[in-house]
Amino acid sequence: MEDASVIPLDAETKVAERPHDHKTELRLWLRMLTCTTLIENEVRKRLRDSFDVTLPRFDLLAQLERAPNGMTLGELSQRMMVSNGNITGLVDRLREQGLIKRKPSPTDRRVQIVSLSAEGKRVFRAMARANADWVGEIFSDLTQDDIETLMTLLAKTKASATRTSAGKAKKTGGAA
Amino acid sequence: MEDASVIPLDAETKVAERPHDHKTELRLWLRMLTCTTLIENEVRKRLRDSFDVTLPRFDLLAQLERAPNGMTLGELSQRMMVSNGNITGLVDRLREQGLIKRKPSPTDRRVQIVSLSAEGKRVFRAMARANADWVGEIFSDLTQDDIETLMTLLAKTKASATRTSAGKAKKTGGAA
DNA sequence: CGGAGATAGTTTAAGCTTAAAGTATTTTCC
DNA sequence: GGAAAATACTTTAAGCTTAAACTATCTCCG
Repeated sequence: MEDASVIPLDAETKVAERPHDHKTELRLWLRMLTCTTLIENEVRKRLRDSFDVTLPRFDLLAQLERAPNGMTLGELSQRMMVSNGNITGLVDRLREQGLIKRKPSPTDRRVQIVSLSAEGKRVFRAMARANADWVGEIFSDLTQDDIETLMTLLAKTKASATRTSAGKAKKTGGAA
Repeated sequence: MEDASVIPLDAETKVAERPHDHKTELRLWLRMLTCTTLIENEVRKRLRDSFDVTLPRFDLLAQLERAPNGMTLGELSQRMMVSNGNITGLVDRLREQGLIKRKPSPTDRRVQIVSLSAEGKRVFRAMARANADWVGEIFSDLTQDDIETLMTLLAKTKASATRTSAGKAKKTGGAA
């Protein structure tokens, strides 16, 4: 059994100053992470086995599919929540693979606009269908009520987390 | 609304065979992923800023902290749900850093047992405390009821996902 | 005993990811 | 107009991650 008394902390550290050890929050966080990793690994494996594609590439294609007019690299970076250097490499590889195309913006020479190629659309459609089936299977023990409750509580979690990290976010507001 | 009719599928693919498009499950999965990524990025950033340590290293230390007698690389790989090659590299770097130590098993010469060094214990204690505070802050908008409900539903999700992927698990799956 | 197969860990090649520094372009504002 | 700041993207170095092939050791069982 742990007992805080064995640990020689700063003299200032009083028990009274640590009324919560956030134990339930920590357990929740670990469980969320376990769940996500489990599912992610499963989906990754199936994407590889069935389509010989990686999860990041699939994710990028999925973003593009929802943007018929294409997206800039910056938008992709923001939506996928990864660094922009990451997007550069991913776009390079997907372009080599012929699944996406890329053109400079006509109005801003800094900007590159990427979109699905015809081949990319075709291939993605098959992958998206399979993916939906897999996800449906993975969540199949949950009732619609469970799903709705989870959606609500995760939205609340997201809002809480966003508020927490909001301090230094360099959001653009997004006029478009 | 999407219309399946535009897509020239195999003749065999009938609408009747696709009664569900798993839309709510997909949305749930995306929301889970967004939530997790958001929190993970925040924690990663804070670990870096405050302790100059990466998330995978922190996770490995956290596993070891719960195993006073040390763990084998295989156990670490299993608990962290990553490949064993991954663990090899992570252990190498943490050892260079002096945070963990490693010794061969006395009973099985294939096995390596890793555990926290004195320094590792000291450093991890500080990191764990800060991490708990961050996580508490990130989830601070949730009530204890919210947390309990989420725990339950995520446990259900985990069970469902595990059952789904159980088929090809190469673990003790039982005879034959 | 001794071979077949299982298990633990390492190595390798490729790809993913980040933070930080760098380049090119646009915007701001005096 | 033009300097300064902001923006969009690329590059770099380091580290993370995986799948697959490989080495060493152990276990099973004939």
